[in-house]
Amino acid sequence: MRKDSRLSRVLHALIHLDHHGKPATSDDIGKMLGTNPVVVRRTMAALREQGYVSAVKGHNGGWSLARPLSDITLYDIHKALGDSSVFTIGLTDEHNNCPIEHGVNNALRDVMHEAEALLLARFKQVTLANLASEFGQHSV
Amino acid sequence: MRKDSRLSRVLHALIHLDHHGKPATSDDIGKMLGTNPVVVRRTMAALREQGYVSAVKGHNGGWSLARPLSDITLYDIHKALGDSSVFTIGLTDEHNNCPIEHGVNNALRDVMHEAEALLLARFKQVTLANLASEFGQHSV
DNA sequence: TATTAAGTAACAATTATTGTTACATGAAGA
DNA sequence: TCTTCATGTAACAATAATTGTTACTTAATA
Repeated sequence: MRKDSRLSRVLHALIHLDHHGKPATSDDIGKMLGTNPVVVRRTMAALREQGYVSAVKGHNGGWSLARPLSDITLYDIHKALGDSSVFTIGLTDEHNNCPIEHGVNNALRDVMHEAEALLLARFKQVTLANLASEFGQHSV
Repeated sequence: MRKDSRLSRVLHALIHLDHHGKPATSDDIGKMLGTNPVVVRRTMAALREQGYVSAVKGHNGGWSLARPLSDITLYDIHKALGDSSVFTIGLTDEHNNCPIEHGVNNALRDVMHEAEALLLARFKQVTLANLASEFGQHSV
């Protein structure tokens, strides 16, 4: 299935931002991520709206962290990107009131909720500073 | 993201098959699931290849269970449909040997593996007979 | 032999991210 | 002030997967 790599991408960008010292332009970040500056703006916009980064226009402008990495968890970023379901597995629309269909969907939903809860709980435990330090590059 | 509802669909179909008594045609099943007979054949083909169902052509033909529901788990069916990843979250291609990118991807991969393992472990615990009995319709 | 139904190839529809072009807006510098 | 830089958006093509559909072949049986 088509994968959503926005989380992976934006985490990469944020940790780079932390090292960069000064604001990085969408163009800079695009080059780091191997993508387009417009894609960068689009993705970073979601984080800006939640107060994790700020953007400045014009000369010497660009993106900066609005909080230290130690104050941001994987969960925060995941949520900021929009909390669409994490699974490629979907349920059928229950059009025809079939009790079997309902039963199957309920059972799958339960198991998926449980796995999603585990995933999100883990995401809450990991700050971006944790991530950054994992490969010996320490943040503030 | 686009969801894959094949699992939900095919479970629904298998439990109906169990009640049906005689073989059900792709057309019958398509009507139950609100979809096309070709879609049914396509999806059921994966299960046939793994020996969970059999198909007979011609008059009075159609699909039948090749094993009792109590011998088939959610995991079996999930696996038979092709073990593509369960998550919509994807990692970036690591093109440029950036240690930050690697670190981010490794961290996400670990957490996702853990959640996927939990999901699959739960899938292994549930037989289709369990599912069928959940709403008072008992299987063999 | 006609009919039934699976098997399968081929292609359009759908739906999400991703990629791209184009242009408006605002800030900084000369 | 005017030019340049960079974000902010809108609009649309590209991509990639399932799903939907048509058409045809193959096999079994009444």
